[in-house]
Amino acid sequence: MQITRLKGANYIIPSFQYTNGIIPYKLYKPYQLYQLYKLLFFCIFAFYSTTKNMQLSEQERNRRESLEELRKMGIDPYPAEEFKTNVLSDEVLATFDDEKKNYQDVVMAGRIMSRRIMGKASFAEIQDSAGRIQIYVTRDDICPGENKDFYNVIFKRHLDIGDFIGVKGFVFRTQMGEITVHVRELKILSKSLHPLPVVKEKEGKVYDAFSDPEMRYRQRYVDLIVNPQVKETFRKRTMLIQSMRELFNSRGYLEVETPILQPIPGGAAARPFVTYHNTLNMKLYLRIANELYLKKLIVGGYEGVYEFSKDFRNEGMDRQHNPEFTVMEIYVAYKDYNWMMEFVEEMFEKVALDLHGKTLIPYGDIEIEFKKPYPRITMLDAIKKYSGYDISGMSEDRLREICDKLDIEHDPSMGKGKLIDQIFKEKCEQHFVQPTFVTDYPIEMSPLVKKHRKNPELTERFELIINGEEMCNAYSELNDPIDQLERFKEQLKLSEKGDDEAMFIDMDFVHALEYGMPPTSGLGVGIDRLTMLMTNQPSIQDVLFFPQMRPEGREQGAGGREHRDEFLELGVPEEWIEPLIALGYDTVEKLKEVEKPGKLHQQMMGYRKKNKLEIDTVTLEQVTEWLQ
RNA sequence: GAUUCAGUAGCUCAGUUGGCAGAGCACAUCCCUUUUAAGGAUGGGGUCCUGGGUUCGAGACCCAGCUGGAUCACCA
Repeated sequence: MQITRLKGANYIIPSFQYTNGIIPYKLYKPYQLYQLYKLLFFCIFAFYSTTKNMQLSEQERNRRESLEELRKMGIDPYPAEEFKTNVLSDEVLATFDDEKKNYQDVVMAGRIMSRRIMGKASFAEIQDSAGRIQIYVTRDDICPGENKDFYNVIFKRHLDIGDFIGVKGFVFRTQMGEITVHVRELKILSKSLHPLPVVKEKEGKVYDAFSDPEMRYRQRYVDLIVNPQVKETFRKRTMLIQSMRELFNSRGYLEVETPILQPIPGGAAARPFVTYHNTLNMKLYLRIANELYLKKLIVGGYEGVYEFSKDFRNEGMDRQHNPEFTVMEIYVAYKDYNWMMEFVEEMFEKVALDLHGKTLIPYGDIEIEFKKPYPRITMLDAIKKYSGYDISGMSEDRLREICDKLDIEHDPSMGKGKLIDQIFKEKCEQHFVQPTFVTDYPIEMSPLVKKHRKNPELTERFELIINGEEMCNAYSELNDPIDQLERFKEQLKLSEKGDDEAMFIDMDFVHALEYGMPPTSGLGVGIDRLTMLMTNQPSIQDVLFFPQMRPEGREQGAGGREHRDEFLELGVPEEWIEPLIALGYDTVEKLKEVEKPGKLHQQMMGYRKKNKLEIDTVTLEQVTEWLQ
């Protein structure tokens, strides 16, 4: 065997000829290689698409046939060039005037969402990014000449609900009073091969809504197409973030980015995701909070820094929790938690006004008033009020007794802080429906917070509770490096006790504090939960485009793919392998279990007919041979 | 992780004591020049989530599994 390298050739791949024991290698330049690979991928795709074709429903086959027909008629169903529109549907619907006769030359584009064909004239609705508008198409307008194929064949037969089209024409009002675009020219912009759910609406009542949560979350694009209110929810989510960003920027605070891959997952109490870096040969964690990094930037001298950050926590999933979620954290130098409470009031009021134009927002069966100021209550007062016990200064053992009396679960791994937290969550939290600041948390559950200026057992921390849920968490940040190290050590003891959410010690953070951090107040806001509240959505999945879901467990004939060669060895034509798998014979063994060749043969022919496959038939003799 | 409910046509859903797999919309064919979820007529379309079991017979009953929802636990 011999390989010669020719001048100018960069890559060597073998050609499949064999002569005299020498394998001649043909030499290709990169561009030629690219062409070859393109061909290879095309073949794989073609094979994939034909095999896929066999499992299509009738409606999907119809659309693929239409696609081919369009191509045969010289129409590109996926044209490349720009289609320049000059107006969106909502503007036309809002400002069309019968007297003024405006919009006499509109160009619009969108997806066909409904169609009613009546002889030479048709009505359809197209949906663009702003909404839906009716269009009116007549045969003689879009086919000015003798040939009426564009209307009779292309528009009536080969266009479907879901296709993107572009139209040029003028706006008028039908006899029924609906503002409509009279189409003079129509262009196909993109053919849709999969039928959409058809949702219909009359006088606010929705028929046949696409409502299965599993399908809505897995195929969010379909959800967005057919459920316009979903689009609006996500638009509000973006507005909410913009509204907050505006406030921060107007104060001169700097938006920053900090690492998601962290060697120490610090700044919160939660179980992290673990990953691995090959070059560094070490574990890295996906961040559970960005607090410590942002405070390092305050040490660095910025007045205020903030970040909208994706955090990752390896905990349970339900309608309030997704493994990845968004938090906004902001740190401002020379401020304390009292200042921060006022800042939060201002921020929430602004967000409510920017999104709704008012501060009283409906949520489920209740209404929430975001007008500032919000009431404040200390945690110990809250517990006294709702449980009847004054727990200030109590020992851990006394707290356990209280928990028993109140019928609250606890275990030995829980320290004083967690016990108090537990009592609060069980007995108090649900009572705070309207925005309420709960302040002055016990020191044991707040390792990053400055001690209270009046009571060393407490800290200068608050949470904003709305509808029984924590929306914000903020402190006067601890900036005493010696105290900070002690608190971390306490956390370490908790972790040895079995609390797997207790914090790690980040020595670099302590080191940063040793250089000196100005007095600082920090705040974290759960953006997903705030969005739920502000858009009146019951679950976090409704405010995340792509919530985490279990992968679908379809095996997709995986066994069959591996056993493809065995089928070939048996003499089964390649094009018949997929149909056999579809019929349930995904291994050669299963095939051989068939007792009567006639039965199998009939099944195969039946499948071919039913699915209108254009592949060669096999004879009963062939089938008999396979089974022997 | 526990409990519970659900999974039937492209979509929304019926399906009686266990007895031929159904409706509306969508789709196809034909008729019709302005319909307001739905103009008229006719027709095609199913792995009843998967795998076992009971039975002469299972979409339905039993067991196991998959996926999702709800509630609880953990967490924000």
